Amino acid sequence: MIDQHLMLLRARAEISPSEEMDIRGTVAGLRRIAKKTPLVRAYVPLASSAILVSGLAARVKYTRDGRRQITEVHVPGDFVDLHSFVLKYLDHDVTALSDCVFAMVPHSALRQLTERSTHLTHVYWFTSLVDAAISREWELSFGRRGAVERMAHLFCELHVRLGVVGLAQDNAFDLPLTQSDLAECLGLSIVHVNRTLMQLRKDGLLEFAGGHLRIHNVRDLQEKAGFEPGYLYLDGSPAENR
Amino acid sequence: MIDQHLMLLRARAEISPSEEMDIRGTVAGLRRIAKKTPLVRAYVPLASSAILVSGLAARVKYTRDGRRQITEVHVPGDFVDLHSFVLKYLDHDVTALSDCVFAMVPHSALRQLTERSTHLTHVYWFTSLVDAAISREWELSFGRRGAVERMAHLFCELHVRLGVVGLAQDNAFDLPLTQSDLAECLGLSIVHVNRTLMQLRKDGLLEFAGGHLRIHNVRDLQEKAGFEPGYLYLDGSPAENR
DNA sequence: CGGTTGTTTGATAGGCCTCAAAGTCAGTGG
DNA sequence: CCACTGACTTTGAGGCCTATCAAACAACCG
Repeated sequence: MIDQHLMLLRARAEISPSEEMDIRGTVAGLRRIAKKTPLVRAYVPLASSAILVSGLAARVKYTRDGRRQITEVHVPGDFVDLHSFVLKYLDHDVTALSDCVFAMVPHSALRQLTERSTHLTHVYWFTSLVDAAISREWELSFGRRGAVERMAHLFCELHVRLGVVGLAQDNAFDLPLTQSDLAECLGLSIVHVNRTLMQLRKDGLLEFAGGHLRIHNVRDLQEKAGFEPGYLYLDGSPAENR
Repeated sequence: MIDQHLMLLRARAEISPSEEMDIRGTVAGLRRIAKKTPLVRAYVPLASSAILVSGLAARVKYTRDGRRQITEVHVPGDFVDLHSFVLKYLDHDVTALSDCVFAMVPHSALRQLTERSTHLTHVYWFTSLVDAAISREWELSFGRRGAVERMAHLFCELHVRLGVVGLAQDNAFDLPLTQSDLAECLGLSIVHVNRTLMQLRKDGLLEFAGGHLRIHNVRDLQEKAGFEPGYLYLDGSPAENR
């Protein structure tokens, strides 16, 4: 059920079998959220956090006058709102982009887990810092990468992150996003997303249709995106990054 | 020396006098960094973290071909690279924007501190999550706010954050940034920063010259920016935000 | 005082937005 | 089985916002 969550943790830290049991023991139940429905609302106090089991979810923020921006996309295995355990409430919504299933973890269980184990505290702290690193990389994309490069970079990131949890073995994988969702991820208009997508197709880099992405040549796409996966902290040693 | 750091922590959590002593005890020395000089380089393993004592610093990322983006600005009191304690190395540089003084805290001292105190662990975890929240708000700015709004928002944020540590009592405060620095913060060109600044001046919202910012009417500027400070997690209760 | 750094201004180009409308496709109901 | 609907994608036209290039100006500093 949360196998992918453990794959994700183990991609970045050692988790012993007994720790695995402890982690699995924190799950109190499942929650199904339909496409386009919020799981968490900003500024509402929370008593549990959620691990994405299946589907695609996102952190969403709004300007005062209602413009909408996706801040991070979550793949299965992600703890989508772990930070609410420490912050008590969030500054953003968490929304299901496709139909989703979440494993719910009460904060009380997390409290017990982290009080008993300094190591697991650091593992989860680490996890929340990787989210922050992803946000920083997105900031770089927004500030300094054009539409084509930015979209290519997003696809590269999702390819790697889905690969970690075994959902992108063959450079072709489900990515149930509409062009409108992409626009909200990339800070572009829908129309321009459409044109950017056409550009990437025309360049022979990928196909994207029906919620399915096929990358023709990963190397070429990464080149186009200027993608360097170091910020995902997947290799133990810094030397292997960059 | 790290008084402002304690003001900052106390704006978000209870810190007892004995905890304060413990925190002060972690500081091993000072480090002076000249303007435009890096304190930390990306992907280099670190053994200590740094609290900004005076000056202005920033997290900086680069695209593969060298375009530069500031990801977050740090004010005195900020733990500029606390996350290196958990991550071991960073995915970005930390650079002094003006001449800076840092208080250096060895990771070994942080380890002792956090192993002894679950509360302080959560306080510092919280701190690093606020950095993440700031990055998310910047993502929203990049994606959905125009140049004027975006710049106004940055100034509002810095006004609040400097106010917390007592460096912006009267809506006029030192902000030793060049227009070029602002361009790197905002994802704009230097020329356009200049024009945007002129716009804000013409609208009578602020003056910015010689590294000094004067906000004529905070309410008006916040209105222009669509600024809502909830994401800074400065009020204990979510109800007071938004 | 010349060199360097930072600010300002002008002209031009282009990336991306908005508005508008048409085309595609899956699902629904008669 | 076909008409209808709603969600999504594609295309076109026009325009604004922001970048780029170039150059003048100002301020500081050794």
